[in-house]
Parts: sequence; structure tokens; C-alpha cells
Amino acid sequence: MGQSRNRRPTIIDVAERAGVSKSTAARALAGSSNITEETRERVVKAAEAVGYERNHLAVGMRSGRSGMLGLVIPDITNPFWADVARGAQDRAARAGASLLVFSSDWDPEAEAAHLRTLRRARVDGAIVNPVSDSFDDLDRFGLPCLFIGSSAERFPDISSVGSDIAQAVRLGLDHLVAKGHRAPALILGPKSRLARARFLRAVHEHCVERDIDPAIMPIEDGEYTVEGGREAMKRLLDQPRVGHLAVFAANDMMALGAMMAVRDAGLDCPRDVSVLGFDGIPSGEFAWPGLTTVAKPGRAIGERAVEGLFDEIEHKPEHRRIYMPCRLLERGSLADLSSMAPKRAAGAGRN
Amino acid sequence: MGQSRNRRPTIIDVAERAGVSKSTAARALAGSSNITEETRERVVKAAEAVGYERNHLAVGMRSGRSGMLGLVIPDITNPFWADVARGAQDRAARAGASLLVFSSDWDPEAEAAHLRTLRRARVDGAIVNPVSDSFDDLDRFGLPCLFIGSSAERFPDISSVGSDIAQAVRLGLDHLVAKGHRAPALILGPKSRLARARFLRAVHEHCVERDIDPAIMPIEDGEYTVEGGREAMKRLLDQPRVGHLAVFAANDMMALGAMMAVRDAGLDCPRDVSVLGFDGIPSGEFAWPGLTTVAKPGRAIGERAVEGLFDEIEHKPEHRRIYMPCRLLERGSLADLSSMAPKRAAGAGRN
DNA sequence: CTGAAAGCGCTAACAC
DNA sequence: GTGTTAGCGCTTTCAG
Repeated sequence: MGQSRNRRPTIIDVAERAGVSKSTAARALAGSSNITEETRERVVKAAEAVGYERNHLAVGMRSGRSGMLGLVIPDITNPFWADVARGAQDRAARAGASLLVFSSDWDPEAEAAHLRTLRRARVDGAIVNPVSDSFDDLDRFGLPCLFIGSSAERFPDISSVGSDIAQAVRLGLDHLVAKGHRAPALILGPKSRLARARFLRAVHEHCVERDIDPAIMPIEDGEYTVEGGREAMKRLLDQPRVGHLAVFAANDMMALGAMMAVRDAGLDCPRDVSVLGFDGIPSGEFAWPGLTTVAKPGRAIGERAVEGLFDEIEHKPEHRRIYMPCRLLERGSLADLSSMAPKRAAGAGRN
Repeated sequence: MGQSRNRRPTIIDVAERAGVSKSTAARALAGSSNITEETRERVVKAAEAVGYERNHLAVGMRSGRSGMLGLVIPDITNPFWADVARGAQDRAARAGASLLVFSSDWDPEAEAAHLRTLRRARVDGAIVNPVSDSFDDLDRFGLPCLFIGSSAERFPDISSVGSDIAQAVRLGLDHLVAKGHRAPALILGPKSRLARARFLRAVHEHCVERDIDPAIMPIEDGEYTVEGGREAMKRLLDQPRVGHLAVFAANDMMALGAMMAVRDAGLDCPRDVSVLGFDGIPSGEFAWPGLTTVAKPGRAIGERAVEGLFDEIEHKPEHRRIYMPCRLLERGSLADLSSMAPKRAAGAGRN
């Protein structure tokens, strides 16, 4: 039966079977033009007959293109990053490329190790959510590369794809205004985080447009976690206030924590307190009430990132920064004060 | 400066710099024994100096081992599978291997396409949650391979790793009994699903041990989705019943849907209805009340699967079936009837 | 202990 | 149009 049981058929097996040279076989399989239709057919049949499958290792070696891309994200277990990975995966597959996925756990060393692995694997390029602050580990990457997520801003020379924070904040704030909450309290991430500054800047821009004094919005900080949000909300509730309280949290986890704090305090969301989140994680859907939130387009970001990476690989184009629009997911954590403003007396105007 | 800017250094660059032949350089770098300590040092230094990084494509070609593994799961966006992927990733990385991740969306054609891609990429083996019913697409895989998840049972010849459904069901049922619910209603998946049969068999075993007539447990079917669970619970609530109702859902999504149906009916969980889930998805934590559930060890399954796959690749060992233990996540969706059984009169005994 | 040479599977020049 | 040849970067005999 020709080839032995343990050996995968090579192009030589195909060539022999078709009675041509291996280069002719290769040409036929590659769809090259300088080939008799009849020969091509014979080769294709032979390939099928022996069960030939192109060896991408060999192709990659010869052509310098492995057909693989790397993806380094903080944690595939995080729903946002899973979404990104899914988008990247699908887009890559559509182009016949495969994705090597790694989780860095926000650890610069792990990130560096993964990048090294990707380099050795000879991926054609990589998409990275940069953790490392120093450019050192990253610029030495020496491969086409595109950054993703808010931390990408730190690196002026590298193209990036991310969500449009300014648009997202405006979307959320506009929605709050429409519901009768003009100046919500803010629950933000740690001061050290770049995302926090961008979020706050967008809030200020909105305030200028709407002629609101940003200073009247209470702000609490916390870690980007449920516990962080819970504690921040607790502090917010301890402050004196009149009427309904509306809160815009910079992250769904924090928003979920905030809702817990509301319950802890014996209050009701959305009756006493309105909460707006930011991210769009699935858990928000099953909270009670459902968490209204501004959803980041994780999947689209992943897809767009792969496209951008391909550009980077092929044309080495001008550096680009792409922001994908977010959208509002209305569920139930926001009270509608707009129609009953008169009834709410003092509180309604202020909040 | 020797090598051009655009070329990655090869072992020849290292050899030249160290003043040895490329074979000696290779041996030194591979940690072979037949090398003078002094030579080795010189080579290693040279490698560092030129920034040498082994080309895994070339290594793979020569050695027949690419150092890559494939993972084909239904959807990386699903928290359970993300967990599995994370475990696999970490375990693979620890062994110096990389993971090619694909989502099949429960589509046999997509699965087949991904397997083909993996074969062409010359992965050393693959971990698959088989979707395809027919053995055809799969047995031709022709590579070391290990199945994962409950559908793996369909393939008697292939090793598999999954969660221990029997143990999980027992755990859940024992917990229900401890809380005073002897014969809960069951919300199960579609009759066509293998997992359903296994779940039900485990329930029956438990009943035999506890001397309970399984026939007294109401059963409703549904798709493994929120909507499926919601409708199933609705039907359950429409049935006549006495006292408290306890439900064991075969999947957290369904359990979450069931909790919604309880709310829809104007009832309260856990006061009127107790719900126990199965999976351990994060969303259950943020539902209100938190969903008590039996959690599958996704991460551990992923890790164990990679280990099993390595065995498969190396020793081609006897076929194995491995079941990983689940654990109970107690949150708040279960009423404790055990202490107040007398107060509850008729209902307590039955449920 | 080290060097020379062969070859993994493929593609791209270069002949004919 | 098709065959011949070289070589991608590496490891592994086989000599010395």
C-alpha cells in the first residue's frame, strides 16, 4: 500500500502517485497558473487518495510565515478577555491562521515568558494586552505586534485597538440624564490606572457640554473587584445625601459589588439607588435587578485586532489607534426619575 | 555588525561567534553531555550575545515534535470551557508546550475543520470535546488525542477526562437531604443528551441507597439554557404541590432560569422554592439569592487532560477514563428545612 | 570531544 | 508546462 502506516504522506507521495515531480505537485496544490488543467486534476486526486495534508511546519520554514498568531491576555477566564479571544480566534480562522493563546495574570514576568515562547514558535505576529510598564520587555519583541486594551496607550509607537471610553462614558451619562440622574456619583478604579484617568476625562468633557459642575459628583475609588465596589458604595451610602442616589461604576464587578452594598444597607436597587456598570459581563444579566451597563465590544475588538495585525504584518502601515464603540445594555438597575421629578422634590433636581 | 537587522540569528551565527561548528553549538545548547564545560560556556555566551532563540519550526520539523497541542472546545466564551482552557494552557506552558485553541460552536463541520487545521499545524496531540456523533471525522484524526466532557463516553477507544457526575449528583442530593429536601424535582436537559442519562442514573443509584422511590420526583426537560430552565420551572410550578418545592437543575443556566420563573410567579427563593444548580459558573454568585451549586472542576480537568495527552503522546498507554471530583458551592438558594420540619407540616416530609 | 554531512517537507529559482 | 536543484534551521549519525 505504498506508504507505511506510521508515516504521514508527503508531497513526494502525491507526486509519485500522480506521476509527476514534486514541484509540479506543489504547484498544482498551490493553485499556480502554469499548470495543465489535466495535470492539476490528477495531482489533486492523488492527494486525496493518499490523504495528503500540507505540513505547515515545513511551509512555515520555507516561506518564513508560520500561519500562527499569538494572543497574550491577562486571563482567558475573565469574560471580557474570553470574548476578545473568541473574536480573534474566529477572525484568524477565517484567514486560515491559528491562534496561540496565553494568559499572563497581569504578571510582567509571565508576559515576557509568553512573548519569548511566541517568538520561538515563530508566530507571524502577536496581539498583546501589555502588562509590563517598561517598554523594555515589549519593544524587543521584534515581531509585528498590536496592542489591545486601555493600557496600550502607554506605548506611542505601537498600533492598538480598544474600546471607545469617551463614547462609552457619554453613552452612560446621557442615559443617566435621560432617566433623570444629572450628576451621578462615580465609583472608579485605583488612581494608578490609566483607564481611570481616561474615564474621568470623558466625564469632565460631558460635564462641560451639559454645563454641569463636575465637582458636585461624589467620587470613590476601589480595586476593580466586587469587594472594591462594595466598599466604595458603602462609603458613598455613609455620606449625607438627599433623595435618590445614582452611581456610575467604572467596571461591572464593582457595580455588582455596589448592588450588594445597597442590599447590605437594607436599601433597594433601583428604588433607592440606581447603579450603572461598565463592561457588559454576563453575570450582570443574572443579578437582581439585572445590571444596566455600557458593554464593551470584546468580540469586535478581537476581530479588529487580528485584522490590524494582518495589516501590520503585511504592509507595515502607518501607526494606528482604533477605538471600537460600546453600547448600552438596559436591564433594570436604573430608576426612571424623569417622569416623576416633581414628586421627588428636593432630591430629584440634584441627582 | 555581522547579521543584518532583518534576519533572526540562527545557530550558525552562534557557532561562528563561538568559533565552533554548528553541531557543537547545537549540542552545547541542548545540554548534551559530550561537551567540554568551557566550550559550552563559550557557546551559551555567544547565543546570548547575538540574541539567539531556537526556531521551533525547524526543531519540530527535524524532531517530528512541534511542541504544540490543540484544544477544541465548543465555546471559549462559556465560563466552564474558559476554565478548562485556562487549566490546559497553564499545564502545557509548564511543560514548555503551547496551545492552539479553537471553538466549534457545537458544529460538527467546524469541529472537523479545526481538527484538519491542527493536523496541518502538526500539533503533537489534541484535546477535544467531541461534538460529532459519528466516529468517522474523529477517528481519522490520526494523532494522539484525548477527549473531554461528558460526550466523550460515546467513544470507547479513546481516553477521556471529565467530571465525576455520579459523585456530583450524590453530593448535591446529600446536601439537599441534609437541608430537609428528600426528593427534589429535577430539571434535566434534552432526552437526546448523554449527560442527561448519566445524571439520571446517578439519581437512581442515590435513591436506592436512601430507600427513596425515584418515581416521586417530578421531572421536567428543557434546553440547557436560561430559557429552558425558566420554562421547565414554570411547568413545575403549575403542578399541584404541597409545601416547599426543591429543585435540582442539571445545569446552572437552567437553574438561573428557574430562579427567574420563581420570581415571575411572585414566589420567593429560597423561602418558597429551593434551587440547586450544577456547573459553578460565576454568574451564579451574583444572582439573588446566590445560586447554591455543584461546581465542576473545569481548571483541573484542563490540567489533567494535558497530562493525559502527554501520556498518550509518549507511552501510548492503556486506554483510560478519568473522572474529576466536583465540589459544593453553598450560596443561598436553598432553604434549610431540616430544623423546622415539624413546623412545616405535610409538605416537609414529602420534599 | 568535535566537525562534516545528510535530511525533515516544502517552495522558489532556474533550466529545459 | 514541467523537472531539477538548492536551501529554510535544526538535529543526528558517522567519522575523526
